[in-house]
Amino acid sequence: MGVVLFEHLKLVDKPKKTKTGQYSTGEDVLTKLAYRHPIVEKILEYRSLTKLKSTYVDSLPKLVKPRDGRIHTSYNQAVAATGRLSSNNPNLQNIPIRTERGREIRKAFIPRNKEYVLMAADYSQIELRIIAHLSKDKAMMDAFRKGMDVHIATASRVYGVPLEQVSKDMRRHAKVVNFGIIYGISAFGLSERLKIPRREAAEIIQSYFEKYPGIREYMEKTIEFAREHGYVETILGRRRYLSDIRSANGVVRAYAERNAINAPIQGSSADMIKIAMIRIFNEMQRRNMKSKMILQVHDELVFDTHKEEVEDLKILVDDKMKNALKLDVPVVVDINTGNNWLKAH
DNA sequence: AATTTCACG
DNA sequence: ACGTACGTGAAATTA
Repeated sequence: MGVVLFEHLKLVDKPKKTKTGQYSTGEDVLTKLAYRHPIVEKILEYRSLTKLKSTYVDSLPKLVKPRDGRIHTSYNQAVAATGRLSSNNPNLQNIPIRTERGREIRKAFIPRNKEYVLMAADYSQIELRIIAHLSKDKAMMDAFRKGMDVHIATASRVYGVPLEQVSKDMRRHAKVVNFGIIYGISAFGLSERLKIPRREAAEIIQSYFEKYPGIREYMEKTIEFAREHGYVETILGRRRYLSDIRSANGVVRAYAERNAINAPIQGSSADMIKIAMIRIFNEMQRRNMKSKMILQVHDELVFDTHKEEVEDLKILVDDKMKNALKLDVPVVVDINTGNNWLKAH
């Protein structure tokens, strides 16, 4: 495809290459070329459809176990460097939800029989709450304590406008910035995602750190800690060792520094949901409940719930998830039920 | 067998 | 000038 796009159609003079020298044809690259030839959009559409068909529609039905008519995943507890679980054979942590066609696939996940419903319990903004807790930034803690929409609160501060005057675009930008913070933001990365000039992205980041000085200090201190000790750790003390944190190569070192920022946040979130899972399981056993905890998707737990247990389980899950770790900000859990996984969201 | 792409949080 | 946001797994493609 690279040969057709870049040698025959010559869509650009200097095609972007992958690290092994092949023409890059990923979604980002193609989206930027879409206006140059109508085939590009067709390729993107084809890609999205074949992805869903090959990975989910054709594959999952083959994995139904004749024994019980269900699909069973495996969870690995010792793969992800941050302490997250990972799921394989099949991966049930990446079932589609973001597109309309993808959501059709999610509807196929249903309770065991008519006496049951699916219950999904999600942490709301857990990683931002954890960074608020770890950094003790006053403004970020204040936003959560007041029960505000944190992206609107961020937009209001960064753009210097009253809460009521935050536009949709301002909130969207602030949301991307908040995510960027968790990942170890760069002006380049932010400018790519917001499709704005790098200079503007740099200004937004500067403004962000002026309004949330505690977060900047936390990030600096965390990198400093990593440099001194060679690792960072989560709230429960799980360590991630960062051998490249003192590298003389700036690119390699910057990667390690982003890991130093991200690992305590992502890892503490993993700590928290694991504690909740253990306590929920134990309590469900103690009460001889019929319902079963069936999936974990990083900040979400899914239960096959006996209809008579819905109200009790909701209260139990809400309590155990909220109180798994004591944070200095409120923890919010959204819980819904439905006759399929999509409806339970 | 390694790489690329893309699905999720 | 460099290379560029964190963590995974599966399918298709390329070498």
